[in-house]
Amino acid sequence: MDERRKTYLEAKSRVLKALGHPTRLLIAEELGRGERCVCEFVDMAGVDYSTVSRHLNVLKQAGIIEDEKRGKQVFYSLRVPCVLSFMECIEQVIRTGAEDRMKMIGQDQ
Amino acid sequence: MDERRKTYLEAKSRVLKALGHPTRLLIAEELGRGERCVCEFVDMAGVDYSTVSRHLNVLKQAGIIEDEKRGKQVFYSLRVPCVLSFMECIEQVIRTGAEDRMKMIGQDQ
DNA sequence: AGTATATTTGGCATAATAGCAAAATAAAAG
DNA sequence: CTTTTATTTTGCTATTATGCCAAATATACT
Repeated sequence: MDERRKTYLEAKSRVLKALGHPTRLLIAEELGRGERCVCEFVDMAGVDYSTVSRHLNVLKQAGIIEDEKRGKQVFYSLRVPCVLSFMECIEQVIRTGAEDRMKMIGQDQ
Repeated sequence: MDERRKTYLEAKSRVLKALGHPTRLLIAEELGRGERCVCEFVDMAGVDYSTVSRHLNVLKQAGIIEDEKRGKQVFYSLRVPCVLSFMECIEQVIRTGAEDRMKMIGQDQ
């Protein structure tokens, strides 16, 4: 495998990894409905301000969201909304996984 | 946030997390061209057999790939090929991220 | 049965993540 | 200018992830 591909795989997996956490995925989904300030995620996710702030930074570094300071608050928004289109396929992965496990039970392995 | 959504966010983020590693993303991309045995990934990724085996298990547990033993070898294949369609959007994330960083340099921050 | 090949599993060391609490910043309000 | 509010950063701890080596399994070959 050449170096170029390796670097590119790293870049792409970084984006997926950023979305690979329940709180960060929640943030992305909520931003799909419009911009939000940090405090709203603190309430929704039920975790510390400092924790939310870190998650937001992971998503920002990955290039998925952007921030804008207005007064005392910082508003975040989705920079690349197409990431939300992943959900349909992900739901399919989960659904077919569940179906297969059902079949397995029927066959007693 | 209700319990149902929380559980669902965990399930969905598990799928994304599984793809959020360069070696596992390489595996998924390769399987997009057809089934492969473990040894092929060992060569391509340049990591230990045991390491590849573990990555394959992560993808399998996530419901993304499946395995089939034939003779001495185990062949893996993509169970839900739509995951490869994520790439276009991910490339967009990377591209616009790079562009923005360019602009930043022009503005000296 | 005995050996070779392909893959998985267990054990272990190291690195990366996640979360909280407390301290630091920044802007607005009094 | 002091206080309050919103957010980020730092320090720390606990948990999880990664990767190698060696051992275990499974199947084919002789």
